[in-house]
Amino acid sequence: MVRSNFNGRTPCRECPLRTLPVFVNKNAGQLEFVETFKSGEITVREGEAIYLEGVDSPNLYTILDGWAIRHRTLSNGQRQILNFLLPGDFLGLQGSVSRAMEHGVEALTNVRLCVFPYEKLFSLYVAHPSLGYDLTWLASREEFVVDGNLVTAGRRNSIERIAYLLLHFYERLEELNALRQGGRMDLPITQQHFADALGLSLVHVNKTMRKLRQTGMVSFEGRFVTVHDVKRLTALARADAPQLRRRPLI
Amino acid sequence: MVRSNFNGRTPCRECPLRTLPVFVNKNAGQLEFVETFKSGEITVREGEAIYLEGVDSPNLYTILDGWAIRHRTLSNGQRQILNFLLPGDFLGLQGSVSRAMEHGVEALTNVRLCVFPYEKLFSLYVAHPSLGYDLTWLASREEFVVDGNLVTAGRRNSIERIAYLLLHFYERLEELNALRQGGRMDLPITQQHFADALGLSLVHVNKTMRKLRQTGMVSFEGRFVTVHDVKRLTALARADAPQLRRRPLI
DNA sequence: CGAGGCCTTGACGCTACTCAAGGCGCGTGG
DNA sequence: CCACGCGCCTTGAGTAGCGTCAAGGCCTCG
Repeated sequence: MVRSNFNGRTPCRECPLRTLPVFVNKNAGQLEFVETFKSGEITVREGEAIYLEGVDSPNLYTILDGWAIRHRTLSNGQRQILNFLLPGDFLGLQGSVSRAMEHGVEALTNVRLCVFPYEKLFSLYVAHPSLGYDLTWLASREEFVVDGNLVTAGRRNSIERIAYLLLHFYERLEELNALRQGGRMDLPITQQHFADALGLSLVHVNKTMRKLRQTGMVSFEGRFVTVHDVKRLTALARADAPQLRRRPLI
Repeated sequence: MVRSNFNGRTPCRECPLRTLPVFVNKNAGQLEFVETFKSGEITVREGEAIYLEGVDSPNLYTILDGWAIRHRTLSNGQRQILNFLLPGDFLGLQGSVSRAMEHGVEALTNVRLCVFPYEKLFSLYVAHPSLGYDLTWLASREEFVVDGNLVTAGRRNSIERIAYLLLHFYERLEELNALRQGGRMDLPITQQHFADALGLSLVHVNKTMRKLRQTGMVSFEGRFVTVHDVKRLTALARADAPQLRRRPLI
């Protein structure tokens, strides 16, 4: 299903994720347990599936490096991106709901993953309750993100939606220390991905991005996006849709 | 914050929720623990808040009886309903993400709740790992529902959205054994709630419901909705938006 | 009997979609 | 080395789905 390569194992104590807020405060015993829980590492290549929609999977994953999307596809090929997955995100908990995945996960870049066998999941709760608690926390945090995307799709207009998503990337990259000088971001996504995430058409995303560029808040050069004015972008992203509709930005 | 009444405690072994799939297979030890975990029961009256947006709460809840909505409000009063909460749903896990609730929860009917103090949450993971596992499961299941709502808001047209939500209610009530003869449902919600859940305007919901009624799949009488043709309704709810746009139903 | 909540309908306009065409950059192969 | 295809971005024209505004009806409750 997934063409992938087994690489060398990174010991958890050297894991690049250990600097993230979620993963601090782990003691030696916990790290040791996670070592035994972990069954390996794999790399999934850009464009390939980590989970296929509707297919059962025996593994859970943590993203060590790279970007992915979680999405659902309608029968005509239209799809909705549910959220973007970045290093530190945990994948596969929804497998416990219906066993078969109701969403697909696809790599946007080459993605390096830490693999955990599903069958050992319960032993984690038994051996280290605090890790079980962390998993609940991760599930809630992801739901929190999806909540935000739902508000955006349901109640914001196109320019607000794009501002919202850019701001989301901005905040996440900041958290990962992956934001470059001057608010420059390297986003491995196309305008089609914006459309699929925001419930817009590709054409309308393109036209709206032009408008947004003309406000001076952001600039686009290929896959690089620079946020020049976080404050105004935030105001726009959270703004009340009706007000904006009445007073166009241009 | 919440005007409410403390009632008599139902022992967990007599809890009305015990027949639900989530709550079967609990042994005596687990039930006994949940008894000690539980700090009481409250009833929140129709229209009142169980959680206020942005406000910290020391409690987690399980819904014993009644309907509620989880929602976020924009500063102008526009709101997005994230999902509907019915008996057996668990509330408050997102408190672990930011402590203050990023969403509000409001009672649609009088709601009877089982109360758990937040501070004891971790002890549940320690004492009964399988209950901790269940909480992760409940969080994932709720996310699964929100995922569906996001797909609906992002990629379905108005008639599909309404069909989708009706079908969702149909399935949930079926699961709760609350579906009446002939597919009749008692929905304690207004057309404004449909609008807020689906990202539509009140007026458009009204007009679309008329169209849907005219197909004969469903009928509306006040707060009672009867589903006459589940198959066609399902086909409509899951259908590809573009096709439908091309061939109107009427 | 009046007020307020909810539903209903019509008129009108705008946001966002569809269709269509073309440009640019890049990789590939003749 | 250039032609070609392909992926992605861009722009214009026309349209329709949905939103807004406005007005009115029905029912319940005080």
